[in-house]
Amino acid sequence: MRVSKEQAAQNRERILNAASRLMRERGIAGVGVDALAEAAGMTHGSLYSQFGSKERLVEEAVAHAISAKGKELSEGFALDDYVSEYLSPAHRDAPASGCPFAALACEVSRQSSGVKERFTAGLRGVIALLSSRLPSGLKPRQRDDQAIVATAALVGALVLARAVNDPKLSDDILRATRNAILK
Amino acid sequence: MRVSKEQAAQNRERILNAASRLMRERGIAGVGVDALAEAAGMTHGSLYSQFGSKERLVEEAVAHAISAKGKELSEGFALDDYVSEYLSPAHRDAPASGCPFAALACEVSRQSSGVKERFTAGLRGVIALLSSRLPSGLKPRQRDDQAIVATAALVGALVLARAVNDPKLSDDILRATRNAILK
DNA sequence: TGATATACATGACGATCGTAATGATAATTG
DNA sequence: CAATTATCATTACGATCGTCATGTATATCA
Repeated sequence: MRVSKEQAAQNRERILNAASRLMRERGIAGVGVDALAEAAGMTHGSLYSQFGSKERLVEEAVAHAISAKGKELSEGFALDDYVSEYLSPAHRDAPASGCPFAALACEVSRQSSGVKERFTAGLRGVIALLSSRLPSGLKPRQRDDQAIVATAALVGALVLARAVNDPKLSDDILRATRNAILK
Repeated sequence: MRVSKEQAAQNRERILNAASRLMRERGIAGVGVDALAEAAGMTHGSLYSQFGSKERLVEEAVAHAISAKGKELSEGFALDDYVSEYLSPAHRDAPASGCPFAALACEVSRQSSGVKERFTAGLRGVIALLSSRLPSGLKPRQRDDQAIVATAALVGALVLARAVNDPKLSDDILRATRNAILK
């Protein structure tokens, strides 16, 4: 059967939404194509007529997750609020709708260069965004470096806080990193 | 057949070495039991008579990787040298023999509580070790917090540097974070 | 309006996954 | 020395993996 152009675009959006959520939740290697298809309300064969391979779908889903998060963010935001929210227990406990960098970074290093490309572009965007919010007294180079370090600390803290079993240690990781970044 | 007690212990060591390397390289969900068995020079069935399940093997392998890294480290070391080595391109490019926290953190958050337990214990050890090397002028609480932040930044920077496609950005992440930590 | 292109369903393929039953051998133990 | 026990090989199971060939219906466009 065939569907209207807008219907198809809508379906595609739904597929990518479901895929990006599932991948953040279970990992890229942790979800199969049928799980992805089922979450999107389709059969796994149908995904292949659109994406051709899982790798292609992963590329699109990663890009989708990053750009969706970017849209949430690009509208005005206060740096301090962003850091506090990023390192909140709520964010830690909701990886499926959380930061794609923290959820996928480890696996992206083992993915195709196409996936890495999208990831790199997205990360560069975040760094630039953070850099633009830093005090303008610094040289651009210093601002970029600070933005990079802040990003690394944010991602590292979130990743560790999620991996850890002890709630107290997990909270401590979030709190200590938040205090350090907010200086 | 059966093997002497020391022979068996030796084999077990070999299995865990191979498993911990492969998991860091391809991810926990990225290696099957036959790949693990083959890397250890056995058949996959043999692993099951020893470990019973993949999950059990993962637990042991994670603990093994962490304690092996701990032994490399526990002998005297200078904090600055450690940071420089950790954030070196060489470490970035050799995940199989590198830091287990950076390689496995993302996946550990989706593993059984047994795996998380080992991970948590190991992480606590590293934090305590780093904390003990910080200037003694600070209160213990402050030292611990600093150690946590440094660990988060180290892991985050390494993970991002590995995921990124552009060599220059990757090097920048390592360099900027190194400079920031060494203050 | 008729031809074509596209979105999805169906179903099957070989490969690989984790698991387990069975068996052989030899180290250990009494 | 005999009985036991632990290690590893062999082999096969069902489930799931990624992929793809085929079919069908309809939106699009000449």
